Amino acid sequence: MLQVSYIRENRENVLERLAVKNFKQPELVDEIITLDDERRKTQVRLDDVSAQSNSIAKQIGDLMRQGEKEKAESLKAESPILKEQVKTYGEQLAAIEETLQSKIIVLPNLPHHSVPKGITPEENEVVFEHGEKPALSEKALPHWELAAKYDIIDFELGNKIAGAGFPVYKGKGAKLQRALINFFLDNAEVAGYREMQPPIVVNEASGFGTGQLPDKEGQMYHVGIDNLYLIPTAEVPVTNLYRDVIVKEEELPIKNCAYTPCFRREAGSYGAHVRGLNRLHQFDKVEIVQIAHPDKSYDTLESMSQYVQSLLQKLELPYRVLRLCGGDMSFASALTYDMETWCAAQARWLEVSSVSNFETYQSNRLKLRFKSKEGKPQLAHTLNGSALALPRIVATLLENNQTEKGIKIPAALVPYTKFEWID
RNA sequence: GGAGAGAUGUCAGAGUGGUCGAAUGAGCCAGCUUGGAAAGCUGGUGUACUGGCAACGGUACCGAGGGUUCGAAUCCCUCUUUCUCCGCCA
Repeated sequence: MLQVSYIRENRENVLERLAVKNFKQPELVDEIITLDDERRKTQVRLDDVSAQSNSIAKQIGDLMRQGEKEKAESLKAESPILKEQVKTYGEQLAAIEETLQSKIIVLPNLPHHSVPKGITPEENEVVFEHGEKPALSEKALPHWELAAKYDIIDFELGNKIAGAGFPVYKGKGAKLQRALINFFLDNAEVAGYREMQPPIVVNEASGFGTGQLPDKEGQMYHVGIDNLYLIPTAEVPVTNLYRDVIVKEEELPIKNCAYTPCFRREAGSYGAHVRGLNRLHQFDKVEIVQIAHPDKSYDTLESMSQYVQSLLQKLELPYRVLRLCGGDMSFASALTYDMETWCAAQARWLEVSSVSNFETYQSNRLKLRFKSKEGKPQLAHTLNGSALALPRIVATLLENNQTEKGIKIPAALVPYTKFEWID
């Protein structure tokens, strides 16, 4: 959520940057400024009549103590009018604030100046590419066929007990999952992240805090009876740990990580491009989350990007890094890098990580601030990234490392799997 | 799930209708003191909105939301949550 004060003071700039993000309702900006003017005026009126009302109440108190009952009674007569005004202005203010809020949450975050203009994923900018695309034999299989061939992932079985998009990992397939989770968590720890185990359901306030609610409601599984949402990513609970918190400036940056399953309804995504592990309703992911000082958050973003790349390098996967264009970026992000691995049998890039700086967009919703010894509380910057999401890593590993002998496990992972081959 | 007791500032904890944004203590910060420190002393120490160039004001907030009253931390209602006991249970 953008800050109204920022919008007021930087109207032109806000409009320009919203255009980079391909935002379709620029008129909202002026509507917000107008509403904010009204809000202030109403606030002043309300404060004024409240002050009068308080003053009378105090006088009555004093008179009563001095035993001047008659004067007190006559003062009481003035009260109903003020009371009525307090109520009226209070209601007006609440209504204005509600309207203002409903408009301001429609505004996406402003993109960083390095974000390229563009609408479609094709306009994303490739900023780095690493590793050789493997040359596979003609008989190379896509991962869903490899999964069946070695009996390590069973989509049919998952379909039977839950539905499409909920695979069952079997034997070495299950062990590979566990190995990857531990591999990612151990690396995150070395990189200075504190491991957390948050709930995998969240309440409405948390969904709002990180920006999933109200707009992306349909993408989350909702447990109606208890009004809880299954988390789409650990970003939601881990970032919300700091909702309504004022941290000390010297505590920054705060670095947390968490492994959780993630649940996404993915309503509307069907077809061949979402086969196998490419898109699931439930998947595993290790997420890294940082709370950073505004002056340092872009350095932090770079370091998070480097960290994610180091994982891909250890796993010997060919990858590229994209700087997302305005139109392809998420609603709340100011700058996003996507990491994609080359999935050789499908001959396509698969997004395995997305690392973003949200600047104050989330922290403004969360009321997440930091405070120096002398200064006023100030909104912190939040960042997060996948490090990493499992299914597409598994898909790439299976496809790229397939040989006649079986599937070769990368050396860095063998201490975790305790086997070198899936065969 | 049933019964009872709670929820106050960074923390502990007082406050049962006006003098309460809130005692007291601890913590923290600054100063004094000291060779330096401890102790001691003095002062300061919440958040948000808002008026003002500023100095300095106003308003709101005692778990959340409603209500009673001229006036609510204090009384009433609803909800959330914590603790204790009972039940169930990994």
